[in-house]
Amino acid sequence: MKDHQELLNLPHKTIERLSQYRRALLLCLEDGRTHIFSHEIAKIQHITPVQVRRDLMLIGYSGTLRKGYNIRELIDLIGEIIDSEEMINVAVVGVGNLGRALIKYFNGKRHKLYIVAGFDINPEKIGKIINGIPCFGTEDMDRVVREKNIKIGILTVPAANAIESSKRLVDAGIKGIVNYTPKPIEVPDNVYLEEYDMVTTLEKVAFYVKMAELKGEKVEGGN
Amino acid sequence: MKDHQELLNLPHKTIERLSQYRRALLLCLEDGRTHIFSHEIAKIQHITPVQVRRDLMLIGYSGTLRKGYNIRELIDLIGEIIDSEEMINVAVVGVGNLGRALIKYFNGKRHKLYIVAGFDINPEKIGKIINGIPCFGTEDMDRVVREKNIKIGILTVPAANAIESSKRLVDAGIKGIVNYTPKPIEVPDNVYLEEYDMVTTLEKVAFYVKMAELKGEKVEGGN
DNA sequence: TTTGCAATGTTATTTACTTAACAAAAATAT
DNA sequence: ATATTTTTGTTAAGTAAATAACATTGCAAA
Repeated sequence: MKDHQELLNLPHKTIERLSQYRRALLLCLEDGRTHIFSHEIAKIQHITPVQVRRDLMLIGYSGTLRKGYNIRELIDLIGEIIDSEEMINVAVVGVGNLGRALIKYFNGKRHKLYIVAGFDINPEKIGKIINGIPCFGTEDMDRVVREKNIKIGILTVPAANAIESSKRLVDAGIKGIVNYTPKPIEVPDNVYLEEYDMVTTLEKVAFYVKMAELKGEKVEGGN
Repeated sequence: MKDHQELLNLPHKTIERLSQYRRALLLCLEDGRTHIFSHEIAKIQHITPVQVRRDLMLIGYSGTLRKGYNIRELIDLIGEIIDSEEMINVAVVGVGNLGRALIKYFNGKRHKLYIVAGFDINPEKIGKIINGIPCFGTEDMDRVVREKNIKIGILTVPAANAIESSKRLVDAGIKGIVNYTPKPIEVPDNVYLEEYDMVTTLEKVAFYVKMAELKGEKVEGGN
């Protein structure tokens, strides 16, 4: 298998796509297929076949010339690369609509990733089992994160609580954070941070929709 | 102001960052500030001051040398660029946890974007007002999208319904789709599509967390 | 007044990523 | 047998994005 440094040299975008390839491959496997061509994967992911082949080249996987790639093998190889050996435990901080959506959405889907705890400040939620996972008060974060060996925290609290919650996570020794609040947070270098704001995505789509409409008008006006 | 083609030539990443700059600037404005330096914006967004200045150069905004950028002016200029003249109406398809989270999260935050309708197949939701917006059955999508002049659809249905829902949106004449389901969809060229999968993000974070741990172990082992 | 400083604005360079080009291989058709 | 087709795997070229380098400006302090 590829060594540590080779894996780190993989482009970040390739890592993302590997996750997406696996998602698509798992669906194909469910359909009873055993092999798939690069152009088929490409179609699903809205990218080019070359990109797919290049990514697979980078991870050292070879297909067969007329049958394409063995789906089962490829899924396993992607797992070897992006998954950990042991389970990685995840916590959701903020068990509102978004937090609950994530819990439902993740658990049971992946072998090596599991949401094992939720945190909230709402006394009605604390102590309850919500969507199958126990909910704790944020004041217990330090203890629970250590006890359950939680490595990653997903921030789904209201923006006003983002900073405080992220600090608690960091103090509890978390290693990675996904921040879904619209408030950018700061973390030490040893914590991997990914931020995503749905408003930005929507505004971007709105921008290109607007531009397409203006273009349409202009073209029509030109005729 | 910049013309149509100039706006389209802006890098996609710049468009995203403009949205994020505005988000940050609005918070600064609430704090009563009037001016901000590029390095302050940069710090909030975890990027470099040069990047900020370059983006602002691209949109033709100039700050003052010792005071930095006028927050109010910059917010307005970003609005002129990324917002539409008239309101853009948005629909959420799938009023589950994620859909409701989005509704709460968006509405009232932006002048030019508003979620005006939800669609669901659950009879208990149809006809109700959920988080302030009316919920319709998916069979009414065509009518409602046209009546309410809805331009953008946000897909938050279960993966199994993603394809069907996206087809309905397209048939209803939608111009842009944000797909939050884990099932990639296909749309015609004239529909702008943005897909985001939370599992991919989590797996990516898990990968880099794993790599950091392996690195840590290696370093320790080397000592 | 002039020197230094801290900021902006812009061009040049570098890096990261994608796409294109094409050789090689294996199955199939001629 | 030989040519054709289809697909992979890899190197080369091209794009897009980020960073670096640096000129410029205007205020403040000496």
